[in-house]
Amino acid sequence: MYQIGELAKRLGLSQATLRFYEREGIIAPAERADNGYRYYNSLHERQLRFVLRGKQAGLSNSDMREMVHLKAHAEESTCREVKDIVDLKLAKVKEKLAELQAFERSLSDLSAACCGSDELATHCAILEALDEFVD
Amino acid sequence: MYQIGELAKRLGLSQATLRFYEREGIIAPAERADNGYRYYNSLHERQLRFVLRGKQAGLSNSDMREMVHLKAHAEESTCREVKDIVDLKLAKVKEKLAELQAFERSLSDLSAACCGSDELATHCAILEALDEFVD
DNA sequence: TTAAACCCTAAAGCAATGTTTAAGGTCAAG
DNA sequence: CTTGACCTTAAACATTGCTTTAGGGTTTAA
Repeated sequence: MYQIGELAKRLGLSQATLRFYEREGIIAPAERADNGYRYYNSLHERQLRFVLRGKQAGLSNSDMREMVHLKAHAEESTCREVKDIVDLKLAKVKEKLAELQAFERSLSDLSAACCGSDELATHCAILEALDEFVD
Repeated sequence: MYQIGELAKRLGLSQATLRFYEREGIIAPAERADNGYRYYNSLHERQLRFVLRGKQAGLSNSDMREMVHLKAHAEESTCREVKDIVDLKLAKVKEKLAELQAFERSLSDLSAACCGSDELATHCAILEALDEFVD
């Protein structure tokens, strides 16, 4: 059993973050001593690592709140529910990826068009490309 | 000369967004009639389209505020200044892209591991993958 | 007993990009 | 002169994921 500072150090998180996750229902509430201090054991740490792995995979706090719940109630939950969270997120990631790839191309094109020198910007190809060419 | 509702309609933006851009200094303030109403002409519209193209390319509001300024003061600005904005954003986009690609892979792997059926989640491969395997 | 190093809470703040709400003038038509 | 469609502002709200602040207990060692 150790205090929040110890757990924070082990996981590389701030104490505030741990309290935040607890408030948000992402992790189970810690046990409390009579003085109100939170106390943790290896199961708490394990659950936190579970959450951190999910976040590393791109899952959000609310995704992980659900995941933790499903894991804690695995007897009444299905693979489908678990996979749905992942697949939904995967679809969103792919959408964002497409958007960012479009950005990358646009920006590359703009960048390639401009000399980037100390020339006056009066004829800058980037400004021209973004501006309207009224014929 | 037309009012804000007309301009909003032409650009597919809300009136609130136009006022917001003005407040943020992204676009030049509209001319005002004696009653306080904003009035716009084709130059305003052109500047707005300039901003919208930049945003379509992934540039932020503050990027476009700078761009608009550089364009308005092109005589005292350089191509370098313009290109720097684009290149900085491009670098950030590439970073985010790498992060999202990592997410995509992680999520795909998780998804592929799970049957996604009505099976109880007690042995779900996703939950297992996120959980710690204590040997 | 006091100082350092722990811990607690509620609430506000930040980042970015708008949207929504509340309260209220203006204008043209009937 | 009233109605409906315009327009105005300031300020609050929404989203996500924390961080920071303010104010205050607890514990331990010197």
